Amino acid sequence: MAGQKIQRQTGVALWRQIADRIRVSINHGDFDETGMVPPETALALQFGVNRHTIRSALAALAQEGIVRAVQGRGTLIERKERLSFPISKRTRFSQGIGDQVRETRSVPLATGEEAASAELARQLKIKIGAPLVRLETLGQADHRPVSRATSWFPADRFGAIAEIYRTTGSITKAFRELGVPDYVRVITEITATHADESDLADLQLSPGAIVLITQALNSDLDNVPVQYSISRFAADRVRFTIEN
Amino acid sequence: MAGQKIQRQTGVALWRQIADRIRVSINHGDFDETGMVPPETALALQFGVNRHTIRSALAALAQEGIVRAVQGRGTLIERKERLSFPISKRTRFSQGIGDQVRETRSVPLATGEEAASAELARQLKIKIGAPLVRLETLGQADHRPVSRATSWFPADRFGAIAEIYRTTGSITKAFRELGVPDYVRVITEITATHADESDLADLQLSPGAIVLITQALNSDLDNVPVQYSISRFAADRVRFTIEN
DNA sequence: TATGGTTGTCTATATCAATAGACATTTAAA
DNA sequence: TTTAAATGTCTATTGATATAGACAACCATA
Repeated sequence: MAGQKIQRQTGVALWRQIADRIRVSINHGDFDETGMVPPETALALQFGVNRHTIRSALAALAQEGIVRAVQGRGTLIERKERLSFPISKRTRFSQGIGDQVRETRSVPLATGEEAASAELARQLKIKIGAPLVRLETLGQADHRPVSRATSWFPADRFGAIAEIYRTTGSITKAFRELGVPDYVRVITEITATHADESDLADLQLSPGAIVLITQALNSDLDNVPVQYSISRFAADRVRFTIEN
Repeated sequence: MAGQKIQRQTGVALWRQIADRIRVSINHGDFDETGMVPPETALALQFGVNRHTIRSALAALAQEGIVRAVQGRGTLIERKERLSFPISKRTRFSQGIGDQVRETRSVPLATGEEAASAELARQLKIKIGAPLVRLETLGQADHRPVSRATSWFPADRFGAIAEIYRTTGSITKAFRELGVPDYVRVITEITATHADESDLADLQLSPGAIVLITQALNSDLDNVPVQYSISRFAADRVRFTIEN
């Protein structure tokens, strides 16, 4: 855990800065030899803060389920992961990370119909106000939430996609049933921001966490747009990989 | 500026949360009609905080040069930008964003020689301990720092690249002089984290800001790796675009 | 079983963040 | 010129954050 100092009077509490740093170190494998975080006194010395401040940071990580303190022994690492998420023509949620976890699942959060906004109409190359199916899903890996996505589909072709998705649990399969045997990722935009309230709830994040946001367009093999989606990933659980 | 409430007792000061939210709104164009942020009293009402807390947030944004308060008139928006940064086979710093800004520049921060670590050797397909040229650069758009990058080149082929880069200001040109007429991006990995101390200094960020990190490998047309680089972008100034 | 190392809890204090209110200063518009 | 609306500044107070020290409880090991 290299030397960057933590910063005071920045509006970000010391315990939160330290919690974030320790989380990164855990994911980086810095404590793999022992499977434990260094003793509180050692961390206090290292970060130049009081032991109580370290305890606040570790309590936050324990709340996330990342560490578990055991009196008399130390603070054990419970979980660490950052899934590698390939982005390519064939980007799909489950395929890419299938070999990194035991189980991937995609569950529906909500569905609905809405008229195409100017932005959505532009992306999907349809008229403003055209009917769309909106599908909100939660992506999970080994029962831990990884991403939440909102997708829009032209309702004239895919009016039934929400229903089919609910039964199959797969957008790829739903597309297939609706006469789209294959589809490709046309463009992906990536940004990052702080987690909002919904992110905290759905992705089980702690306040101040970072989400990576992708805005993506999928088209069928005739280059007709079939799906536009905005996905929000827990940044400390994923990395994106773009291969050319 | 939609409804997510700000959160108390999370280790992130209210003024910082609010400053981040207002920055996003500005970049999103929410206040383009007036070119001004809403009055402090209105923001205080909207966020449910005291006016002084809003003033702390606006003071932070003023420090970043994003807004400028004018007594009697209001708080003017000085600058907003989020450069779109294409990632493809032909990923280069200046080309991609050249049409979005008046001037792009890449300046050297530091150079040096070092032996290849296990990780660098694996990426560049050379032997561990082989000599490398390390080049640290700062990417600027319209005189505002956008990214800082550390690149490694095999020293046997590119021992002089730092020197040539210093005179030409372009890695592409330096490659050309060294017998590499063209090169392509093989893989790009993207992660996000909080800005560290060096980021704050080099990228002129405020504490708690987010950096997008790319780890990328470039190869020549014979598929021989020529450059491995780790770049850190100010997340509120860029978006990545991947076209397939 | 004795000991050293570790986490858990308590009290006290200092500093920062946020709230509250009042009033001054500046600007734009009536 | 007047007025309303906006930012600038000040004082006072409260609550959260961080520091400091002491000691209890617990665990692994010699």
